[in-house]
This record gives sequence, structure tokens and C-alpha cells, in this order.
Amino acid sequence: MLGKTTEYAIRALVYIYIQNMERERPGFKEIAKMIDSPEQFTGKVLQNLARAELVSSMKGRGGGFFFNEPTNPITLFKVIEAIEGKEYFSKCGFGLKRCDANNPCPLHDDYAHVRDSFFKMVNEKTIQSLANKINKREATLNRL
Amino acid sequence: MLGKTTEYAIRALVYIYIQNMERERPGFKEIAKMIDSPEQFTGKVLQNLARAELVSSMKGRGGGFFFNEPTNPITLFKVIEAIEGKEYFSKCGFGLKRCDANNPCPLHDDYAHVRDSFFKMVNEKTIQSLANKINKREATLNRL
DNA sequence: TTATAAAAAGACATAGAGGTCTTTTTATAT
DNA sequence: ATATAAAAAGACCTCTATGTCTTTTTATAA
Repeated sequence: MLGKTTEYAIRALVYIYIQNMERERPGFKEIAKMIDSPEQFTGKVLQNLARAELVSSMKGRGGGFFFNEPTNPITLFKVIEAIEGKEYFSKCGFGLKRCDANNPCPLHDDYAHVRDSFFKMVNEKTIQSLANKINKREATLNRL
Repeated sequence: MLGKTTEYAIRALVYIYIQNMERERPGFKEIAKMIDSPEQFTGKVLQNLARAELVSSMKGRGGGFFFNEPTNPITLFKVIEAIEGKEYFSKCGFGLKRCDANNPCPLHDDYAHVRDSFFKMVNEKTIQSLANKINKREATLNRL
């Protein structure tokens, strides 16, 4: 469903959040190692997330990635939107250019149901809630 | 969610089925025109579907694409499987290589719910049921 | 039995996602 | 001030999805 880039983005943000709770600011090399993603490419993805203001960064010695306002929840939707683009949840599942309630494709209603359940999920789940699950040992990032 | 190739495949099969009901065997050029897809590429996609035995074809004058056993329902799942590959519905939504009930990623259960509702839908819907919807004017292929 | 109309096949082209390498900038510690 | 450690930036590379062009094969009609 989601591209690899988006998966790296979510895993990276979760890792950063967990490390921030320990008062650490991880760099992209450490992040890539811990979330099992390609190092340089992860750096690029984090650059994009920083530009989209989903995370902050500091250059120089002692620098790294961190959340300016850790209490401000970041939904998975925000991450998906930033990486995959705004139309991700609005395209016709049948591939028609014109498809709406008045002129529906034969999948219209059933696809809408699936799409909405995905949409609901990514709006409920946040980087923080995933990180908490990992901290409570109810889930894993595979390296933590 | 689905790749363009899969969308073309489904639309093409629906169109073929509708034409078969009129005792016609459309060729890939006609199909491409009617489902609004690139002509040559649609030919390739149909070759693959024929190899996967989801549709039959005849060369030569009067040839074209058709269903050998039109009463044998083809679920969208079969088409997706043939084009996107067997793992499409089993990959971890978080991107982890190892992810199962014993060692779940933090999205495991919620993603499973979404994935299953998609899976259920594509197993219920068939080329035939979509075609019937179009014939009953309850939906459109945009050119029919 | 030959011309024709169709799919099949194969070689090639393009765009975008995913990924790497090198250089530049910047903050900090010494 | 200077060395160092970090992200940022930019130029590239690779692979896959998507798409095109040309040639070959095959069934049918004339």
C-alpha cells in the first residue's frame, strides 16, 4: 500500500521520538542502522521531513534530529501526505479520471469503504502512539 | 493502492466481457481506445493475462480477446495476484521483514483490519459483477 | 494459395522511485 | 581561531513501472 520511502519516514520518526525521550538527538546514520534502511537515502528522506516541518534538525557537533514540540501529535496521515502527495486518498480505485457519486465507476462505493477505513486508521495512529507501543514492549521496531 | 497496470487489466477484462456478451471479440487497439489506456502497452498487459490464463486470445483475421468459460467468475483478487504478485496482501504495512503475531510491528492489528477489508472486497467483486453493473447503467467505464 | 488482419514477441525508450557518493555549510568543543 | 562532527545539498546511479516501435507468427477469407 505505502511506498518504501513512506515506511522509512514513519520508522525514522518513531525512532527519533523514542530517542528524544531519552534526551538524545540521533543522526541519520544511527537512525538508518536502527530502522534497517539505506543510510544516505534515509538522510534525504529526513531532509524532506524537516522541510515539511514534521521534524527539526541541528547541524554541527552534537546535532541530529528531534521534535521541537514532542507533545504535538503527528498522525501517520501527515507523514503519508508529505511523502506520497495530497491525492493519495482521493484517486479512483478503478483508474478513471472522472469518477464521483454522479458518475461512479463500478467499484466506487466498495472502494470508498476500504479507503475510508485506511484513512481513519492513519488519522488515529500517531508517531507518539506507535512509539509508546514499542516502549511498552507491545510491539517492535525489530532492533529495539 | 493498485498500479496502473492492474487498473488497465481490470478495465480491459470488463470491456472484453461486455463485448463477448454481444458476441464480439475485441482486439487490443479497440480495447485500449474504449478503456482509455495506451494501446501497445495494453497489448502487453493482455498478453500477460492470456499467459496467466485469465483470458483467451485468437490470432489472425477475426481474432481478438475472449473468455473461454464466461460463467467461470474471475475475482479482482485473481487479477491483482497475476499482475502485482502473490505477496501483495501479505507484506507488513510498516515495512518490517519479520512481522507476525508473535513479533508484531506497532501497526500490525490495525493494518490487518484495513488489509482484510480490501482483501474481502477484491474477493467478492468479479469481472462479471462489474460488467453487469455497467450494463445495468449503475456504473460507467467512461466510454460506454 | 495468397493477401490480410489479428495477436505475439522482442528490442527499445522514458519517468519516477529508490539509492549512493562527494562537497558544502554550520554549530560546537577545544 | 581551528578542528571536528554533524546535517544539507547536489550530482549522479540503478531498477522497476510504464510505454512505444518493429518484426514475426498465425488464422481466416478471398
